[in-house]
Amino acid sequence: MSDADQRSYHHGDLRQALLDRAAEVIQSRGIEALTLRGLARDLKVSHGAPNRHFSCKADLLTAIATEGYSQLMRATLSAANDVGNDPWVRLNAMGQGFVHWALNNTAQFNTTMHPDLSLYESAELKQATEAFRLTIKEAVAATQELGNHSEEDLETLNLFTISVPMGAAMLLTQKDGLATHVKRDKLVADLIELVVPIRERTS
Amino acid sequence: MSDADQRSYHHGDLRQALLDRAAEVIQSRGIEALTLRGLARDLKVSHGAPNRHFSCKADLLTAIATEGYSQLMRATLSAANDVGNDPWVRLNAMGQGFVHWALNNTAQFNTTMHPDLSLYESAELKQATEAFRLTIKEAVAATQELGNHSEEDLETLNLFTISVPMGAAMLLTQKDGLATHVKRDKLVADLIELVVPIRERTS
DNA sequence: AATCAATGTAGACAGCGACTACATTGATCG
DNA sequence: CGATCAATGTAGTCGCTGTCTACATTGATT
Repeated sequence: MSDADQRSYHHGDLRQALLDRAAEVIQSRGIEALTLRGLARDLKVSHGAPNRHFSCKADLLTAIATEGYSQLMRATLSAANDVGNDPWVRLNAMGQGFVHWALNNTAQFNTTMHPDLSLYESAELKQATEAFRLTIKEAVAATQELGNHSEEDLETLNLFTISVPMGAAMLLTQKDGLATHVKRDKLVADLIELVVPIRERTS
Repeated sequence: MSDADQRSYHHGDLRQALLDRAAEVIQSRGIEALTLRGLARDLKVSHGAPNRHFSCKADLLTAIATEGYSQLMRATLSAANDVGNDPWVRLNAMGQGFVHWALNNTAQFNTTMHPDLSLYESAELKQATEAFRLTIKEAVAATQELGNHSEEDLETLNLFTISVPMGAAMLLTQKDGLATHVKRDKLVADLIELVVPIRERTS
């Protein structure tokens, strides 16, 4: 469908094209500067066409965030599956996978973190968010049964475990932040090691 | 000046009134719904009056964030000064103070986390941000000298230490259920204890 | 008392969100 | 096969917003 972008009266896959272009605009000019009419111009469709897929800007942002959570969950699960069955090693990989996904998809990540989203109360987004959090929570619980802060309340341990990759991704994706660090992979690995230590286990 | 809001041709302190009202609007209707003209209506001034203080919406958001970082630094330093001189205990208190400030000032906190801010490249905001981060970094360094992950790179340890309150505040301000949690103080204390443990030291 | 910089007002214009009525098309089904 | 129809795109409109300009008011300075 990617080469049917220009030809016919109908676009082919305008919805996805809008989501993709929106990510580019957010990256370069920010969420505030994102406009439905601007996207329509960029994709050479009429100014009303985007409304067939997103009734308003809030709808568009919600959809980007929903897609973002979906991608983020896939990325973290994929990272876990790459490292075997040890719950500790898996949770560590998920944390690293989180940060790497955020750094590789800053526009989507920033949109998922947009504070307005909770006001829109989208059922779709809520479901994607909860699915992701549940995935993390199960992984945290699995390590706790193996002795990861076994005395701690799971709720607290879970909050702690998610906060590190999330907070770090926030800081690292900000342009002037610590993003210019030389060895990103090492920094992320060292960081997550402080939350879910595995080096003694894998050595 | 707070009672000169209505009378004269000149407002008295329109700038601060705009900042205060903006925080209310952000809280109730979100950053996207915030408009300069809307603020002007709320404060019964002409639609162009806000431009004398904030040339555009980006300027306003930047100012809110700058004020936010300033308040956040005061809050964390104040929390540290309340607990004495032990660097561990101080850093722990700063972490808790961070989260509590964020939960008590969700509009300002969310604005400081707005991903667009880094694109605006405000020197004023950058200075406030750096001042805050330096404060934290010094506190982290002080604990490292006393054995807090002394083998770790300070950059990594600092990222870890900031990420927890930042990420937790992000999560807790969205999930409105936990923000008003009865045992909020305990949750925050337990959380920060996982980053900067002090209970063995103070018992 | 005159002056002036700061601050507020009024008007104008283009761009945007959001709605409506209308047009085109590919898929479905008799 | 050809008619039908839901999905999707177009064109027009309206009120609101950002942003600029010219003008008005006022408190402070001298």
